[in-house]
Amino acid sequence: MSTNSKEAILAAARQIAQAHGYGGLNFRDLAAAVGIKAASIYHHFPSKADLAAAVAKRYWEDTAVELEAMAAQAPNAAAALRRYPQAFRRALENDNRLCLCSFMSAEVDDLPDIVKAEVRAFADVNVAWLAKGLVAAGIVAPDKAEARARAIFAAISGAQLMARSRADISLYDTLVDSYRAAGLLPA
Amino acid sequence: MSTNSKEAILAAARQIAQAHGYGGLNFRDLAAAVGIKAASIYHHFPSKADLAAAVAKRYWEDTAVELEAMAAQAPNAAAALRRYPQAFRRALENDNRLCLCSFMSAEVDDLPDIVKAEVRAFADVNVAWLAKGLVAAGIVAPDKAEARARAIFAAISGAQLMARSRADISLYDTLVDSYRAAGLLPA
DNA sequence: GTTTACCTACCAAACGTTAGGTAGGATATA
DNA sequence: TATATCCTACCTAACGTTTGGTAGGTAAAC
Repeated sequence: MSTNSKEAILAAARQIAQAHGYGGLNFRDLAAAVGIKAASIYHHFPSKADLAAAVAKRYWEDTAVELEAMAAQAPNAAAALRRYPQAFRRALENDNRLCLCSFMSAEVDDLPDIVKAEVRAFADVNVAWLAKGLVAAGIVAPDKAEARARAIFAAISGAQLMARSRADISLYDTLVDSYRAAGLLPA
Repeated sequence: MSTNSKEAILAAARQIAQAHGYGGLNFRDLAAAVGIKAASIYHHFPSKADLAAAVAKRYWEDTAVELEAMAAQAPNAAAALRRYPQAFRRALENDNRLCLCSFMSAEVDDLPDIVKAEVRAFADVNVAWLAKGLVAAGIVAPDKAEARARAIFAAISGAQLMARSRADISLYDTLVDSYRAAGLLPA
């Protein structure tokens, strides 16, 4: 289970952090979830800050891959955009979890700098993907694409946060529908 | 400083929780901010859960008063709605803080039930005020008001969260402008 | 003389982290 | 082939610190 343990730690830490945040992530519970002892985590990661940074980095890397696959599979840019809310829906489907980086965004004041950088990278990945799609679909002019992309990202994050607080995934769907009806998202 | 101390604890706890969340709120730092000893807080609040519930309750009560004042001062319902984003802007102006209940919404899994109830009440207050204003301004039909109100609340929460993570209040303003341009918020 | 508003002095549990050790596999030397 | 050396992947046990919370005291106000 050599390299496998490192991956298992990364995966378990992500799940915990998506439910309890950086502050709520602790080595004993994490180790128990993996099936090892807390001290053994230090064989793979030098500190909690490094662990969290690795988790956040892997998180946006996975998201980038997922978004690219979504764009590739959709018949056109507009169709890909229409499926964007599904990416955020999955966290809620996964035991009412929150986007890792939404949680960590709330915790910025207590985050080590290396973690903060990865959290920002996640937002950048999403905004860049959205902006590209908005332009390709001809929904907004290139010079207004990034602003609209940020608005969509922020609104979707807020919808996920609100739905999670009520543990009601149908509320997320309703909010997304409202965004579409109001014209924020392409219908 | 009899009843004054209780108020001072409430106010300081709110400030701390808006920056560090429920988990990041601790009795020693809180006491230091008030100028008393940690054990003395127990004279005013029986437990951390009760303290946090009192803070969250006071938070939505203050918000309700503030929103009512905003509605009363504005010339009409549409004008009041237009000023809604200002309420959330103030947290960012106050040392880049987050809405107390947005932070606690992220922490739901670790929140005592009495705190959770007050966090939900905050959302209810906002949604009810927005829905009433949307109907009064003739922006949406009464049966669609609550859905739109929730969408506005969620989107504004997300904008505040994103702006805070970048410590950039102008980003909040830009996001609000984008919501207006897209048609989510009344221009 | 009881209540109010605080204090000092603790406690047990949980935190991130470190020290030191062990079992097993790979590699190198004799 | 046998043995010495090193690395990997974990372990137990403890470190100092911080956490929410408790017990009991003091001094003033009513």
